[in-house]
Amino acid sequence: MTSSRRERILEAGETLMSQRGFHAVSMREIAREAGANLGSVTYHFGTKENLLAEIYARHTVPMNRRRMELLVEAERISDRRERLSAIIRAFVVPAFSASADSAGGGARFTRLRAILSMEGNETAGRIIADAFDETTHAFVEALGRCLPGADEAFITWRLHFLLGALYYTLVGGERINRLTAGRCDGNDQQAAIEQLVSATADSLACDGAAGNPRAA
Amino acid sequence: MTSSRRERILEAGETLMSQRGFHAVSMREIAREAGANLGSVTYHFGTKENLLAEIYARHTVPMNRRRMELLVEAERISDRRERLSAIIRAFVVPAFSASADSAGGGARFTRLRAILSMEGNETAGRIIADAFDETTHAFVEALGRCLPGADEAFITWRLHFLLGALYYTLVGGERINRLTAGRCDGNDQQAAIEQLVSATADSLACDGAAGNPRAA
DNA sequence: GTCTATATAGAGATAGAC
DNA sequence: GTCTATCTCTATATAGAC
Repeated sequence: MTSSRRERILEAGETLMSQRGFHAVSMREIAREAGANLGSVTYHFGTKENLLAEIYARHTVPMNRRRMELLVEAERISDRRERLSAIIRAFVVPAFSASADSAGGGARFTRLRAILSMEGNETAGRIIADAFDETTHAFVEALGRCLPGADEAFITWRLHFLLGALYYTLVGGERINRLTAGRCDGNDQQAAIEQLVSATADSLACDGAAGNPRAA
Repeated sequence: MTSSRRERILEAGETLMSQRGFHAVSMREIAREAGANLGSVTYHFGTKENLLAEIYARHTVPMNRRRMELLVEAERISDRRERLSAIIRAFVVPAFSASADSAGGGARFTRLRAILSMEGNETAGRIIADAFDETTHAFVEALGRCLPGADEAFITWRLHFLLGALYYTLVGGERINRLTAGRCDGNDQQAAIEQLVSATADSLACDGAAGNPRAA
């Protein structure tokens, strides 16, 4: 094998950074978590920045591919309201799928993106802009075909809100449990997906919207 | 004076940490930004954790007070749809107000909360739970009175999404500009507030909602 | 209350043996 | 490809002069 260590280091880095961010995690900690030596980490990745870049690299392509596959399927639906939900679902589901699976998405990677985008990490920012903007445009356009009369700004804002809500849900699920005193589980991913999809569909399709040009 | 340095250090810490988080900012950097010496920082605050705690302390009370004032005003509105928007606005506006103003809220402090909640900072988490959960409950209840038939889980999820969207908008406004090639300004706070309010109102009030029990 | 100087620890990164 | 050992830098925090 080329190196199982290398894989384990990537995995360890992704796990730890997705929990606490970039700066709060040290190379030594990553090495320990991977059962490897510090020297081995720098041998494989050189710098900490580069380790992060490689963590991103192995996820972005498969994740975008999965999103686009689901988007194509969703666009085949003729009923507009059903299609709307399916498009949103195509955006959300890959972000929640089991970690490091063949779909390449995973809640863990999404958590990582959430934290690093908040921290303003430059390496991550550059990669994300390159890797995700094109896919995001495809979703804005698909939603536009679903909602004639809704303009680009309206759709982009709401897709932006969806991403923020998605990020926050993956990171702060505990808060829902606390606020509802356990009557509602913020870590139930299936429930989270359904809530995200229905909330976003309503925010896009509802005619009472002050921000919706179709209400004018 | 008791100390203008002390104030300047608090200000500097808040500014820097709201941009890059807790660990990426050093005490030295904060001292330099405040035009003070490192020794002066530890004299006033002891530890970095404690500096953070004091940054939070001076904002939480006035911010919650402002939210509650606006909530009381909103609840006087008789028209349900108007009242719904006003309640959401009462939640959102203090989070966007000019930084360090008399309302104690401010975009800068909200950015700080956003970043630290993503980083899983324990100090911040404890303070936030203590300081904000009670106010959040008041909003859930007010929304419940506005939406008979909507249950607690439905409302809590959507209020949670609002907070995530709000956080992400304050941190990642640039992304909107990039995605729309400048046709729409993510840093226009007035626009952001209007979009957040209308999107959330629709997500709560729309009858087509799959996640809305009133649709059943 | 503010500074200089320093103790102590931990970080990222490198060199070279195996 | 993996390890040990080490260089160099920076961090938080403290002690004590002013």
